[in-house]
Amino acid sequence: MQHEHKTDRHIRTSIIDVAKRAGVSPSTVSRVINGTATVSSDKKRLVEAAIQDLNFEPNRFARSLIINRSEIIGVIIDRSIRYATANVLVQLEEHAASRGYMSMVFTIDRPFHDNLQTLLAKYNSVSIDGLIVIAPRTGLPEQVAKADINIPVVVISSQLEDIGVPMVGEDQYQGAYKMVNFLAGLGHKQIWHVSGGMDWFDEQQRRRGWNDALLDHGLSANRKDLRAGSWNPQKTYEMMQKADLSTAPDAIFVASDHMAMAAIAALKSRGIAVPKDISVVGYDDTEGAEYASSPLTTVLQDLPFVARKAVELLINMIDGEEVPMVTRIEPKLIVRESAIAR
Amino acid sequence: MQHEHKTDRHIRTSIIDVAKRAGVSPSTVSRVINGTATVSSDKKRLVEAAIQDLNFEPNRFARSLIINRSEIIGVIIDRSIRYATANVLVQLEEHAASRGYMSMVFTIDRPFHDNLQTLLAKYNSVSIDGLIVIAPRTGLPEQVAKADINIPVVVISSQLEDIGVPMVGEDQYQGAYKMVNFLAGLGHKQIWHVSGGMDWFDEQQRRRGWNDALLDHGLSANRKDLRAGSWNPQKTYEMMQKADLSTAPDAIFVASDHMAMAAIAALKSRGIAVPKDISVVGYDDTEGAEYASSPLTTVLQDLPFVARKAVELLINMIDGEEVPMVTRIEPKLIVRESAIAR
DNA sequence: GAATTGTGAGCGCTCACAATT
DNA sequence: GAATTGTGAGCGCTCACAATT
Repeated sequence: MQHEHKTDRHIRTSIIDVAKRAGVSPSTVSRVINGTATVSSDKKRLVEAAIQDLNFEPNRFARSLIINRSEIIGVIIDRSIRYATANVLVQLEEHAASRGYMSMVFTIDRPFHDNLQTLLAKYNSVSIDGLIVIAPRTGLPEQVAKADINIPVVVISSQLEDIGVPMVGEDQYQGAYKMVNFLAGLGHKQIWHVSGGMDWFDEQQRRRGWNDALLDHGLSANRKDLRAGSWNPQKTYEMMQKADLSTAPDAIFVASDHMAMAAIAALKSRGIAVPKDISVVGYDDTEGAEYASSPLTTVLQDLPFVARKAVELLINMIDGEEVPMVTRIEPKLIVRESAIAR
Repeated sequence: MQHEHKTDRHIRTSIIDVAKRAGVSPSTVSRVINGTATVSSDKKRLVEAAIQDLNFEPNRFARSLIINRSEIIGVIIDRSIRYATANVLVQLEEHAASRGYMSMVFTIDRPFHDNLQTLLAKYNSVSIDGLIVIAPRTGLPEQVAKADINIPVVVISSQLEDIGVPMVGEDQYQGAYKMVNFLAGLGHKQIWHVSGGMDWFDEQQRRRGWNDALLDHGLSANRKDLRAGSWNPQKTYEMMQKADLSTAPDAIFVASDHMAMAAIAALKSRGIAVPKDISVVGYDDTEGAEYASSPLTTVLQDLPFVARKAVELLINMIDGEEVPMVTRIEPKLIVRESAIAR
């Protein structure tokens, strides 16, 4: 093929190559690709054949320059990630892809304000159509709400308050409430809590649910909140070895399954058997929870559903629809053997 | 601002807006942004001020059209994901970002051949600079090696063979070998294996390591491979409840920690104590492994390092350097209490 | 002559409009 | 007149070259 220009930077096969081969104009090729206008069936066939022959794939970036949409969604994920969050990321991509969107992923860490500004600038340079922010820790949703972002945004977080940006998440408050309600039903009076990372919405909501359920059952006088300070099982183990248990709890609602396993091990080292002496329950239904030294009664989160919902909301927003500010996903109680009737 | 064109689709602030405000030509703005040529310090200051004032961010897509680089790397990840793999994804983004690259993520599932072709077509439409494929299951690396991809590719996989495409991964063979060597050192003669998903390189390499270590210690006559058929702890539990233990193993090397926990629970249900009657060890050093009913002796993988290495290799390739075909990352034996001397 | 700057064309695409059947 | 097609300009950027100091 001869080129007419001195400086030739034409490398990719373009819509022009397809047009030449099919004997039509570039516009006609564009029309066939996008279905934006009726094209006679014979020309259409010629164009499709040429596309096949040249193995042509239209350049999305060039297209985005004109139509002002890129069919790319951005995903920002808090770098302080636990298993659940990593899993959500994969689910998000899957659903976005099934709706024709590509995913551009960034991780973020504290300080959220500054780092969010940097990320938004980066996104700005590639013109994404929408943004999903996975925000398990306090601070990030607020920053997202405050930042002026001129594209649709959905936050995945268990904060689940109307802060002016649509939010989807597992209703951890409800999950904890259900759990404590279940323990009270088993006859437990002294129901304690071991808390995880205090700056996580998961922890804040779970503690609130625990607290409110105790209030509703008239059991709050006996409550005690043992703080592990983080989600770290080792920290939990050390804390539980030293904890003052002189006012003997009947049951302990631990913030996560991994921490519950550590708590059980610590109790065992003090000669306290679970569930015989104390019932211990967790949260997450993590893989292996069933085969802990005492199979864990816990709460299952439907994170794939959270991911699906978030993508659905975002695409609805991109399509100009109104969406609710708060979407709660109901968690499910899983009863095993680590809690028994008193 | 007045526009001279009838049809005005100019929405974003562009390099032309910056040029007008600074009183220079677009080329000069480009030169300041990219540092491609010397610009007088006064003009440079004017341009920088205009960029600040307009909060200007150059459009990467427009840029990529001309320079034939996008500063975006693609990441393809096998959808059949376990914890380890999800974690790697986040690490990858972090390192890519620190080198100035954005990450475009896709998930893939079987059939690998067809789906890989589809993904490559999508990537082709956005001209990425390089590709990282996370390939834990058999079939995917081969397809990647066969596909003609005209950009640098790095595969993350524990296959760790030279198949014509650079590969980085944890040396699971070595990890298993070390573990069995350790068990033999404790005096165990009958060392069995419980295998995980047979179509995972992790499993294949771990079984090979187990097998070779037994050979080297002259213990292979007594080997027995119990197959769970997958990584599923529940399947493991059921299998271990029924398994024929009449030829009494001294130790069992289970393919993963979660499976090891299930195996221990199953043995317990048969009245067999770990480690008193049988030593049981796992692999992964998963969160909670320390607080299993018997704290697990296991193998720790340094996945953040694998991710860093993969990004490093890929960027070296993009920069035109040669890289090794196989990069093995050494795993580390973690000794706890689930295996004791015979 | 060297350093600095602007002009025009072009990357791959889509849109508005005109021209053709 | 309606359906189909082509032409030219432009999205936001960079490059080669010419023009300026």
